[in-house]
Amino acid sequence: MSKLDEVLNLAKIKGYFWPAYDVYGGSSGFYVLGPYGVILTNGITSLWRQLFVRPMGFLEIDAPSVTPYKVLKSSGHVDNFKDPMAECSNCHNKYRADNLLSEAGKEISESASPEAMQLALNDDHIRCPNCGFTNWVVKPFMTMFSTNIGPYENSEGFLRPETAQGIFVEFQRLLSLNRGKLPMGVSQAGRGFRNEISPRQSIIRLREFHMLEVELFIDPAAKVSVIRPSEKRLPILHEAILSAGRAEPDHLTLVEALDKGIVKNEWLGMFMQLSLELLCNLGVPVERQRFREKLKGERAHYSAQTFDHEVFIEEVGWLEVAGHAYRTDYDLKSHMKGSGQDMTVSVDLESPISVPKKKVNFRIDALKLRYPESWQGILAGGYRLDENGVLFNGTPIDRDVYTINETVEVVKVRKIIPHVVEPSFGLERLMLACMYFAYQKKDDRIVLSVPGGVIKRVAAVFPLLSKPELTLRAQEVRERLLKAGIDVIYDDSGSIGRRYARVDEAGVPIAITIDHQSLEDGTVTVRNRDTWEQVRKPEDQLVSFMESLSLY
RNA sequence: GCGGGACUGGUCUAGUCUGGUCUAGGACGUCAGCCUCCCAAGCUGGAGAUCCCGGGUUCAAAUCCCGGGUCCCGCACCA
Repeated sequence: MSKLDEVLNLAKIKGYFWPAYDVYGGSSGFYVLGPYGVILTNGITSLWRQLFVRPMGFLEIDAPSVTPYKVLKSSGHVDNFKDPMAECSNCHNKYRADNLLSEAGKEISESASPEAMQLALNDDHIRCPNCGFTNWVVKPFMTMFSTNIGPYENSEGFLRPETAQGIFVEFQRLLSLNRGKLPMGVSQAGRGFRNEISPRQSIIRLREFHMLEVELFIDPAAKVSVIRPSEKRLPILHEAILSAGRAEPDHLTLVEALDKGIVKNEWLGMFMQLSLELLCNLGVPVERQRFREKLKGERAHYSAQTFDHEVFIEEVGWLEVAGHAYRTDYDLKSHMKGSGQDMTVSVDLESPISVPKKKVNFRIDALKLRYPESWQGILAGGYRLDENGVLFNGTPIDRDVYTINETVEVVKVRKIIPHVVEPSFGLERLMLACMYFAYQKKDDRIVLSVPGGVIKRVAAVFPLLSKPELTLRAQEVRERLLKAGIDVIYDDSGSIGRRYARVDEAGVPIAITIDHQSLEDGTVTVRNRDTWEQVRKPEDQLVSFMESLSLY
């Protein structure tokens, strides 16, 4: 049994996650997060908040999943998530129809209908790369879930394929909540939906999953003073390495990566550094991590540069757990165009600049007399002003009909469309990576050594024996910890060893045991999940002791 | 979607080839009680499976046949 299988098995037995809708035969691509899965993903989410949201004062919102057609039309998703799938009618292999055509040297518009593509493929006798057959059927495959909003027919909507769009469309209000300041970070933890053709490998490819995203809006021209969470070297498999056909990443500091132009944006680099930090905190060794640059053809339609943060898992290979994308001004531009709303931001200039301005004042009566045919066109703005005077359709206009007013305008702001830098995590994959590296065997027993800081403020409380005097006292300790905001798993069944084993598998960092001595002097034993060592502590110091532990 | 394999209590599995002895056996887990002063111990008792679903063949189906579902592995797909 491979390690991954053992981890998945543990997940099944202990109820971290399992396939949903089992009683109806199941539905591929949907999973339930069980009680321990919720504890773990909550822990990961709050760690993400600690690293990616709080320190920079980013905002966090929770926007709807159901998204109107127009929003995703403007964002480009409607067109880009709809793949024309060409199926070979002989071997039934499927390909992107437009890829087949462009490989054969045939140009076809991306917006061509499936029928047109089918016709083009068959008329040109393009062969199936697999079997050589030349009969194609082309159908669109929509990888977004569509739905109707309300009872009306032309109110199509989709389940969001990313949480990001819910942030972009609220940009103006968010900016005013941020009192107009850039950079502005807005985060969102929520569900994303993608109608995958074939979901696979347990929770690695799901149709509904959890995302942790930040959209950082920046002024691309602004000087950046970026927080540097650490000076750990980033393992980067960048374009130059990839196109040279190599697979060994460069190990660069953030400064080096930026200086060499490998990472094109300082914020993007900072997020990569934070991402490395997050994964290290989840217990993934640095040497099992890398940032792989997405090449031009692999990138999403909105991206100017993307690095996938990947984790190496033996049985899977390099697994993408995050995408860090420099989205430029694509998103806001698209929504400005689509909605007709102004999403530009006025940025204060460091020092105001004076711009000399020349204004033409026409003497209307003279203009009408001199140019009876074209005066209306001239006044409508069809003229140009250069050092030689006013030109209309390239011909100088008689100087008698106008005067030039020279003024100086003081400009204090710049109008910009902010650029967006986005770190985006798949929560289920983070959980899997965390579990994979936390999974340990100790004396033939399973211990989920989830690093400190992930499962926080959770403790087990046990009476040493299931005797009333001990169980009652243990319940009191439980109450006390609950009141201090600590989640308690209480258990008095079976033997003490069995109970320790159960919480070890769940990754609960410490177990507190009440024995006879506790009844006499009010002390309890505190057992460490990883070392199984116990220390004796007074009951009333438990909370402060737990807070002092590195586990917390 | 295609090809291959699999599917029996919560988990792992015996039984399937060669239909009847299966009212489906075991182990682990789980629950209750007893015992137990620290790591899945022991004892007693209990619950838990229309054998993935639907149809067919047969006197008789977990077992054979057909269709479907889900999972795993390859291929393709992953904006």
